Amino acid sequence: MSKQNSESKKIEDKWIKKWREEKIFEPSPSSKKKFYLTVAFPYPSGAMHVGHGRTYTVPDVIARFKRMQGYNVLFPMAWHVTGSPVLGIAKRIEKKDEKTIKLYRDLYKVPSDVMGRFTDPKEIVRHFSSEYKSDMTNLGFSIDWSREFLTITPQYQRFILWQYRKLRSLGLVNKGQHPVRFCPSCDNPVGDHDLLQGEAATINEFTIIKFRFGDLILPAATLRPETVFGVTNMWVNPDVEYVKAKVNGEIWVVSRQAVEKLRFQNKDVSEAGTIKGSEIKGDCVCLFDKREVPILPAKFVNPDYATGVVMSVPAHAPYDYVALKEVSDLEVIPIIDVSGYGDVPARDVVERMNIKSQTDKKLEDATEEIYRAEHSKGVMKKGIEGYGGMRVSDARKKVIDELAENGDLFYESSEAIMCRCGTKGVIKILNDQWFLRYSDEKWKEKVRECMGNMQIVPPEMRQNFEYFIGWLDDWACTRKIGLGTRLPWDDKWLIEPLSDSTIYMAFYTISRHIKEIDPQKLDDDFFEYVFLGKGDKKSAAKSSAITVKKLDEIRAEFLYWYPMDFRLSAKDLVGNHLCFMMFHHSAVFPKDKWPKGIIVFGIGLLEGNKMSSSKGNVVLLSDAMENYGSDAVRLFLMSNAEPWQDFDWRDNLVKSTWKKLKQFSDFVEGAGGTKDMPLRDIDIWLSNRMQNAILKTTDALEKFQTRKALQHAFFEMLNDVSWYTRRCKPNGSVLGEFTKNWVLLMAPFTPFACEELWEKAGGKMVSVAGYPVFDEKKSNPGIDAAEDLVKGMVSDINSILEVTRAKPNKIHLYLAEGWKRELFSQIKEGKNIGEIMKNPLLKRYGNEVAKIVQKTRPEEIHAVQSLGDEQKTLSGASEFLEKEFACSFVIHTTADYDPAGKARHAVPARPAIYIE
RNA sequence: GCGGGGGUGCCCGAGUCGGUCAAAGGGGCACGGUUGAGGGCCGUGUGGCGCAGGCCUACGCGAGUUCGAACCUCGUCCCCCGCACCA
Repeated sequence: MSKQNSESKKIEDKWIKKWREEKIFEPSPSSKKKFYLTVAFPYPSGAMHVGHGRTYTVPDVIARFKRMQGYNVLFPMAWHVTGSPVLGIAKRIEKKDEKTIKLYRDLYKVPSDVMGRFTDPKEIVRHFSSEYKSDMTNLGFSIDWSREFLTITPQYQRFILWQYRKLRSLGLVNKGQHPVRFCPSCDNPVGDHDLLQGEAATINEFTIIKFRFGDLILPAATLRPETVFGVTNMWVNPDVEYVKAKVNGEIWVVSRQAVEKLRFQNKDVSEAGTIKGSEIKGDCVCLFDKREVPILPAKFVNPDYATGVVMSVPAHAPYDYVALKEVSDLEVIPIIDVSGYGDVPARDVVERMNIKSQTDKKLEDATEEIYRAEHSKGVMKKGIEGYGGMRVSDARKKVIDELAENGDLFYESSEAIMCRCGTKGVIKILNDQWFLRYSDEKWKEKVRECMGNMQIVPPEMRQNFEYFIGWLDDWACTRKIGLGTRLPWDDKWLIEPLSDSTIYMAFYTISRHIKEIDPQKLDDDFFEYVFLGKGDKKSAAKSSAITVKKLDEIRAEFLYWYPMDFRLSAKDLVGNHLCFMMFHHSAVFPKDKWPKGIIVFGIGLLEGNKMSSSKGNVVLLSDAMENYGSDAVRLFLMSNAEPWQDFDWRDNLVKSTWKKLKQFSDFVEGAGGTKDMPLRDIDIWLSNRMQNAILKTTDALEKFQTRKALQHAFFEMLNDVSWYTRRCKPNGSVLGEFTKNWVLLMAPFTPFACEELWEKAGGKMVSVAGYPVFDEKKSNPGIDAAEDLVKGMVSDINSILEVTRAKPNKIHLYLAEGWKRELFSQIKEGKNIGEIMKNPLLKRYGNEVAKIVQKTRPEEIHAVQSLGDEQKTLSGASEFLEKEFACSFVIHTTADYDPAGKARHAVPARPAIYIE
C-alpha cells in the first residue's frame, strides 16, 4: 500500500497548498447567504485519534456541502487550553510516572526533546495544538485558520473578562457555599477523572441531631432525620477514643477522624481533650424532642464514618436492631408504616436474611432495602404529633426545617476517595466560591425559549436537554488552579474551563480583526459595541486605538455571521457545555442572536470496544491517514454510522472502504465508453439512477445523515456502475455526465480524490464547484421498473438453476397476456372482485381472476408495463441474458411452445420461465 | 434511584404513519470464474426444506388489535449511556 499512499500523499499536499493559496476557506462577509457552524474545540492534551477525527469530519463534510450549495461558509477552530488536567500531566511527567511517560512517548509518539519540556503544562498544549492543527489540515478540513486562537490568548481573555462583568451586572454570578470532593494536598476540588479511587462516590448530606450528655453534645449524623421519633438509645464505640471538640461554642464528642472533616466543612473546631468511648455512658437528652435515652456501646460504630456517634432507631435500622438485641432488652419504637412489612420492618428483614451479629456484612443490604422501601412508600405513624400520616420523604424535609435554626449538616463521601496525587480526599465546603446561577428560574425560562426555537439533531435528544436544563443547579465557576483567566473582581480565582467557553463562537467572528489590537486596549466598551451595539462608538474606537471604520467593520462581521446556524459536539457535553452555551447566549445576547441548531455526536469504538487513550485502545489519526490516506479515513468515518450514533473503527472495514474508494477513482478516471452512441434504455436507466442519487444524497445531507448520504452517493452508485458495465457497452456521453456528477456528489466526503479527478476532467476546483441539483427532466422513475424486470429475470433463473442444478440449453420466457395486465391495473386501482367481474374480457377468465385477486394486493403492484413494453425491455436485454447464462433465449408473447405448461404462471413484471 | 436510548439473520447494521420483508448495505464465510492452485478482481450462495422461481420458520419473550405485524397496544426480561464542579 505504501507506494500508492505516497502518491496519494502528494496529491493531498498539492490540494492543501492550493486551497490555502486561494484562501477559499477564509470567508468574509458578502452578499451571499451565510452558513456558520462550529464544533466544540479540542482540549489538546494528547494526540488526535480517529474518534476525534470523526468529531471534526462531520462539520467539515457539512461545511463543504453547504459551500458547494453556494453558501458563504464559516468553519473556524480554536484551542481550549484552560483547565487543570495538563497540570497533573506535567507533574506526573516531572515525577517520571511510568504510565504517563509510556502514554506520551509510545502512544502519542512525542519526541524525547519535546517531552523534556512537558514539565511545563503550556508546552503540552502548545505541542498538541500544533499536532492537532496538522492532523486537521491533513485530513482536509476546510477550516478558516485565520481566526484561530487559544483560550489563553490575551485578546480572548479580555473577551472573557467582559463577559463575566456582564454576567455579574445581570445578577447571574454570586457567591455561595458548596460541598465538593476535595484534595487537601492539591488544595483543589477533584472531579471523577482526578481520582485514583472512588469515582462513583457521591456526597451524602447528613443531618446532625444533637443529644445533650452532661456538658457535652453527642452529635449523631443521620441520613434519616425523620426517624428521630424512633430513637431508643445512642451508640458509641467503646474501643474508640473520642475527642472533645469545641464547635461553635459547644463541646461535641466526635471521633478523631471527624474533627478533621468538620474543619473542612467550615466548622470552627478546637480540641479540648479526649474521652474514651467506654466512659461515655448513662443517659442523654435528645435536643429535638427532649426525650431521655440511654447511651449504649456498639462495635459496629465506625469512627471513620460521619461523626462516630450514632443515634439508634432499631425499628427501622437493621444495624441498630441487631446491636440492640445483643446488649439490651429495650423496646423498639416503630414510627413508620410501610406496606409489605410488619410493625418493625428492621426485624422482618433481619430475620428474613438470617442476620445474627452486628458485624454481619448482610446488614448493608438490609439497610439499603429498608431505606429504599421506607423512603418511597413509608408513611409516618398516626400518633406522631405534627407528622402522623406524612410521607417519609416529606417528614424528612420537615424535620430538617424544624432543625434549621440550630441545625447542622455533615457531608460524607459515600465511599473512600483518593486523589491522583495519592492523597486521601475529603469533602470540603467551599465558602467564597463563585457560582453561575443556573438555578434561576427566570434564566431557565429564557433557555427553554432559546431551545424551543432550535433545531436539535437527533430530535430525541431534545428531551435530554429539557431534563438537564431543569436539573442544572448553581455551577461553581471558579477554580484555584489550572490555566485560565482570573475573575475580574476577585483575582484569587480563575474562571473554570467550562465556564470560559460558552459564547466563544461569537469571538470567532471577530478574532481575525483583533489579533493586532493591543489586548490592554480591548475594554468593555469595545465588546459592548461590537456584540451588542451599545455605547458610543467613537469613544469605544478611541479607547481601543482603532478607527471608527474598523470598529464598524468588526461589528458588521459579527452581525453577518451571527446567529450561529449549528453547534456540534459529542454527547458527553449535552448536560454541561451545550446547556451552558444556551444559558449564556440567552443571558448576554438578544433573541435574534441565539443559536439556531445543535447536532450531537455519538462516541467511537475500536473493534467493538470503547476507545480509551489512557488504556492505549485508540488508533491515532496520523497513523490511520498514513495507512489509508485521508479520503478513505473520512469516507469510512462518515459511512460507518450516522453522526449521532456510535461508530466502530474496524480495520478490515476501513480497508474495504479504502478499496472501494480506489474503485471509484479508477472507474471515474478510466471511464471512456463509445461516443455518439444512440441512447438506450439502459443509458436512460443509469442517468436516472444518478438523478435519484442526487435527490437522495442532498436530502440526507440536509438532515446531516452522512451515512445515508453515502449509501446513495457512493455505495449504490458503485453497484449501479458495476451493473451497467456488466449489462452493456458503456455510452461515452452518458458516462461522462454520470462521472461528473458523481465526483461532485462525493467532493464533500473525499475532497482530495475528487479535486484530482475534477482537475483531470478539466475542472478548476471542485471544493467551490456547484453541488449537483436534481433535474426532473433527466429523471425517469419508470425506467427502474423496466430494469428491475431484467434483474428479476436473472435472479429467478438463478434460483431455478440453483435448485435444479441444471445447465440450461435454451430458456423460454412467457410474458403475461393482455387480460392479466388489465386485471392488474384494476386491482391496482383498488377495485373489488365484483367490479372487476363486470368487465367482459376478465369475466371469461373468472376462476383464474378470482384466484389472482385473492392473493394479489394493490400495494404489491408498482407499475404495469404494457405487453409491448415488456417485450421490448426483454428483447433489448436478450443479448445480455444470453451472455450471462451462456444459452439462447426465446421470448414468447403467446404460449405457442410450452411443453411444461409454465406459461400460465406469467404475471405482469414476472414472466414465466421454462428452462430446457 | 432519576433521566435518555436500545434489543433484527454468523457479525455490524438499515428498516417502525402495518402489506412490494427471508428482510437494504457492509463484513465474515463457502463455492465458481479469471489467474502463476497466493493476493486482487468478478459472479453466485450464506434460516430450514425443496431436481422450477415455492413452502415452512423467523426480527428479545408473552399476549392482544388486524384479512395481514419486525413495524401498532399491553405486559415482561435484558443491555447501553449520563447523573456535575470538569474535559
